[in-house]
Amino acid sequence: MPFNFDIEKSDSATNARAAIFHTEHGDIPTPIFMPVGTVGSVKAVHQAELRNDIDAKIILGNTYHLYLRPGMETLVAAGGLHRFMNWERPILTDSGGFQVFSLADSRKIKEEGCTFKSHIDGSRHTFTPENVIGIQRQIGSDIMMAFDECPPGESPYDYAKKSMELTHRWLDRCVQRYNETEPLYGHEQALFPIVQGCKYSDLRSRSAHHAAEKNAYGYAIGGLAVGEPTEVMYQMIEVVNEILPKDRPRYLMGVGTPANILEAIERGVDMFDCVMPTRNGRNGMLFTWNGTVNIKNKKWERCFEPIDPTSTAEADRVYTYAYLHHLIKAEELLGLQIASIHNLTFYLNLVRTARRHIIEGDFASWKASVIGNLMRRI
RNA sequence: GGACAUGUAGCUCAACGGUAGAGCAAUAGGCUGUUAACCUAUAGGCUGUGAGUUCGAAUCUCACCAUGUCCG
Repeated sequence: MPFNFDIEKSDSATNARAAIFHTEHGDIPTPIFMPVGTVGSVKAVHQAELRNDIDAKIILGNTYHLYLRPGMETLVAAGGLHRFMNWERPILTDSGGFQVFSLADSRKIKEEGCTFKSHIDGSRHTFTPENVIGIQRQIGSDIMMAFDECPPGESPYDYAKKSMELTHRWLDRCVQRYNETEPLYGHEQALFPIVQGCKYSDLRSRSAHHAAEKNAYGYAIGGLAVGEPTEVMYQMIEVVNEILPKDRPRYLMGVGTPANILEAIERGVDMFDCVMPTRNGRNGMLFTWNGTVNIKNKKWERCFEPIDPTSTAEADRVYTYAYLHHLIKAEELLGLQIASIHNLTFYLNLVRTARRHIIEGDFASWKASVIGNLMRRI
């Protein structure tokens, strides 16, 4: 059955759980981290490494970016994004809601939808809840996201409320269009509603109730890690997860650091995505169990130890800190590849290890023992 | 040996009478549903050396040193 969420083990001491989320492109063990592949490519990582070394179970694409380039004609002619990019496992597409927020310069949000100017050629386009569902049908993602507005973290209450209510009306329209359309490529597609409400508990609560009414295959928590204090983010997750159905996956959008992810898993989140492992990797930052490394720092110049001798990724086992230091300083493309592979492998290993401890029943003590080191700078 | 040119931050160059700036390199920091192989900060120069003109010289003059090009 597509999109069944089979919970293997719920942690007794926390809200963490270990499950399998079934899709027609394969099973996703949760908690899971999903590498971001905005334009049909996880930057600097090719599919064989994603599959074998990193062992990503699902990746992201972005509706806004794919719609602008290569465009829907090409994607439909290719037979959807899976075939276009040679990725057989599940794909989740973000709806472009975040771009509505981050490309605020040239946007106009109205009841009908959002008009914006392409950052590529300046051409004008409109996204509505209806056509965003249509575009995601054409992309053929396994999990489609509702079209939402993602307001800044420090938005005042009135704006947060208005924005959330608009997102709710847009969700109603997304669900309607979802129900009246069919997949184009023979595999079922899920639609995840997105909970908004900024840092206001009452709004978050209302939004979670509104989303839960849709009886969806899964739910997303959006609008976090956008400028509000981290503690507020954790509180909002608690408020929302109290309301969202326990037997469906919960996806915390765009988060985050390894520590953020463990805290959110403890609060009952199952799915994560973030550009941090890939972007920060390209910019010379490595995540490890002992803390974060700025590989550009002079102190790595002569460190001839392998990046991680026990890693599932060959690059981690065969290349040294000193070599990666050299490659990144020299702006060699191989450096971007190694750093990206390392960080994604670490993130997938992080959630895999968390999952194992949930099943073994000692998640809370394990988390407490590792979390202090994760964000330390070394 | 001679003529001409050029000597300014590690490198490439600005500033051409009012007491030195940039890019790159260096050294750090940042990055949370990717417009990001990106952005920010810091450090680094008694302007080749010595004398002179001037209220004031990287800037004008002279000598020397170095480098380059050309001519013998």
